[in-house]
Order: sequence, then structure tokens, then C-alpha cells
Amino acid sequence: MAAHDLTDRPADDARNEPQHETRQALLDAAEELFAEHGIDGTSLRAITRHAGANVAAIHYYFGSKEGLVQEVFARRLAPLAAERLARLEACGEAGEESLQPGEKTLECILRAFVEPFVELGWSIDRGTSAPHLSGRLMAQVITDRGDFLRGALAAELRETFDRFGRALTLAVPHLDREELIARFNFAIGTLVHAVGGIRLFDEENRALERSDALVDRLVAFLVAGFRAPAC
Amino acid sequence: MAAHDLTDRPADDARNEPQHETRQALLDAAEELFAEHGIDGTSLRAITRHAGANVAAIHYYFGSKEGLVQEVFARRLAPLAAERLARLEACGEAGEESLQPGEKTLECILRAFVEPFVELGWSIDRGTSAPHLSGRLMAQVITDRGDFLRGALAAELRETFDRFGRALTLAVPHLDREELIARFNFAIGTLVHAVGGIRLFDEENRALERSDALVDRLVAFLVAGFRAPAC
DNA sequence: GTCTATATAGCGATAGAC
DNA sequence: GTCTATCGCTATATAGAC
Repeated sequence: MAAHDLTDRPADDARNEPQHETRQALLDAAEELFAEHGIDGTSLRAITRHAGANVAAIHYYFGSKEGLVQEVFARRLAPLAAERLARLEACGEAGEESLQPGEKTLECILRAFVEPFVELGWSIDRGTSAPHLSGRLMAQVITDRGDFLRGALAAELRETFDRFGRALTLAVPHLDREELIARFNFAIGTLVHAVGGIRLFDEENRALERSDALVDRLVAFLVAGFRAPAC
Repeated sequence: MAAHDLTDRPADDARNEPQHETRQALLDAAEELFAEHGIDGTSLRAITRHAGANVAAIHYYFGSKEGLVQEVFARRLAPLAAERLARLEACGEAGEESLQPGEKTLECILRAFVEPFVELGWSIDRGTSAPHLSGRLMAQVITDRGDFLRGALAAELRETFDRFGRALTLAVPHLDREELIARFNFAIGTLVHAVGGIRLFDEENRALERSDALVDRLVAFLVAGFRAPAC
């Protein structure tokens, strides 16, 4: 299973007193409502109503709506980045019956990138105790809130980007840097839309609803895409 | 070139009197501002200010903000669908030195799907006379506004989806229906994010800015993805 | 067909009691 | 740490003059 539990609140510095339970309730409510109605479409009043708290509490804990939004993402992106990097690290360990030197590696790299994100996106819909950051919310931010991600959360994303970029460079040596970056971007789009994009027609839901099959299909698709000859 | 000109306003039923020029100005302004600040983030006041018109004009022509939003999309999606289908139709015509029966076909199908969308997404940034629906706006709607696309515009999308789905079924016979739908969805995500997604780091911009190279790279990536063995 | 003026409602944010 | 009350602002939408 996962090296980190993506479904739990962050470690919170050892002690875990329910001192800040209002704070947690606000984050949970915000996360759920943001995912459903979008960030702009969710008022502070709706959040506090849902959390059984008060408008002023948000400003007490987070200073502003913007501060709340940042916290909602920060508490998910940090474990996500850690989990991805941990799985990437674990890729080279087992000496298996690989066909070629880079062969097994590419699949493992992409799975390390894809699987934690799919698990994170799925967790909100699976009736677990607390609501979690859904894929929809991630997708919204990735498509709509560039400045936001570029700002506060860039460092964490940068590390993930760099480490996976380096691993991919070794795994797919026939691509130059520019082509590799383009394909990595394609992979991000594929992943984000698969987890958080809309399903226009019912058939799509059936084809994408099981998360284990989705991961396998994503990885197969992306491995082939990266292996494609350079343009 | 294109069979339809995606950069022009729709044919407007032969006559082209500037009778509704305020209406067109409102649509242009809305499209530009929606793409830049999001739909929720764009007020009617901002639109009318930008169009040199008045708040009441929007309600006169479109009834509500929602009506305006629908019109903004409808006037782009119809030519987009027509262009895609026209290019798909043109695929089987030239009897070339194909390696295998489905070989050339798959690339042509995917190019017919990808290229008109890239051209549409790019047109807004190229200083043409009128502002156009950018890829960012399409991406926003595809990720955030499922109900909206499922409703008013579903018919047009349904036809595109069906026709390309049938063509792909023939071109990639090793995939069953569910797997094909999943991969088609992957392709949509790749395309949408490549055209409308954010670029976290400068390097990505360099790798994705030239639209002709982008189309080639997208098609190469997607062809390989569809050719990947079934899971 | 386009305008000004305004109605009504909701927003984020803050002050201050407890 | 949590509450009520409210400020100041902007939103969508509409009525009615021209």
C-alpha cells in the first residue's frame, strides 16, 4: 500500500489534540464545496454553514478566503508530492525480468506519478470519514488558477517536476529536452482530465469509474506515448 | 487550409448587416474576459465596459448571464464540430503508401480531431481582428462546467463523439469498446490541457508555444497511446 | 435598441461582546 | 475561540425614459 496515508490529515506536529477541530472542519467543508461548486462559486457563508461554524472563524484561522484556499491545497499537495517521490525512489529496487534496461523503469516511473493522484482524487467519493480533495478540484486549479499554483505551491511542484523529469530523461533517451517536457505535459493533462474532468456521456463513466483499472489504462497509454518516436 | 474559417463569426444567414453589432461586441468581450478571468470571475459590468455597451444590453440580447455564456460557446462549438467532421471525412480519400490498412488512418483521424481545436485555441492570442474563444476557456468549461456542456450543447458534441468513436473503432480494432472510450477520454484530456492548461514553469511554454509543432507532437503521442496493447 | 437609475441580494471582511 | 451584527462593496437583474 501507500507509504503515506493520503486520506489522513497531516501529522500536525506529533500532538493531535482536537484543539483546532473547528479549523479542520472548515478545511474539510471548504474542500468538499470547492470541489463541487468551484472556488469562486463557494461563499464563506456556505462553508461555515456546512462546517457548523461561523464566518468570522475563517478569518480567525486563515485571515482571508485566499488563505483558506491555500491551506486546503497545501494539506493535500504535500503528502501527494511525498508519496509520488517515495514510489519513484522505490522503482529501481527490484531486479526483475526486464526486457530492456529502460523498459520496466518507464512504466514504474509513470505509475509512481499517476497512482497517488488517482487515489487522492478518488478518496473523496468513497464514503471515507472525512471529505478529501477531489480530482475535480485539482483539475479546476490546474486549468484555472495558474498564478495560484505558480506562487505559494510552486516549490513542492517544482521538486516533483524535476525529479520525475530526470528519471524520464534516463528512461526515454530518444527524446530531447523540449520534446520530453511537452510529453510530460501531455501526461499531466491526460491524468488530470481522467480523474477530474467531466464525463459527457454515461459510457465514459463506465469506462473510467474503477480506479485500479484506470491506473492500469493510464499507465499503458502514457508508456506508449512516451515511447513514440521523436517528431 | 481549413474548410471553415474558425476565426470568423458564424455565417449569420447570408446577410451581414451590422444590425446586431452590439450583440457581437458583447459576445467578443465576454469571450475574451471569460478566457482571462474565468466565467464566475467576469461580471456583466466588466463585459459591457469592455464592449462599450451597457448592462441592460446583455439582458436585452441574451436574457441573462447564463444565456450569454451559452451563446459564447455555441458560436464556436458549431464551426469546430463542422471542421473536425469535415477533416475526418477527408481522411480516407488519398490512397497513399500506407504501411498497414489502419496505419495512416489512425493518424489522420487524430489529426482531424486535434488540429481544429488547437487552431481555435490559438486564434485569440494572435492579434486577429476579433477576440476568439481561447483554449483556456474551453478547458475551463470542460473541467468545471459539466452540467452546462451536458445540457445545451450536448447534441453537437454527441455527433463528434460518435463519428470519431466509430472511425477509431475501425482504426484500432484491438481495443474493446470500454477501452476505446477510456483512451478517447485520455486524448481529450491531453488535448485540452495542452491547449488550455496552465504552464507551471517557463520551460513548458517553450516546449508548447508553436502551434504547428504542438499538433505534430500531440498526434504522435496520441497515435502511440491508441496503439498500445489492451490492458 | 440603448440608456440611466435602481431594486434586491449576496459577497468578503471586521468590530466588539462574551 | 466563537459568536452576532454590520460595514462597504459588487453582483445580477429590471423598470422606465428616450
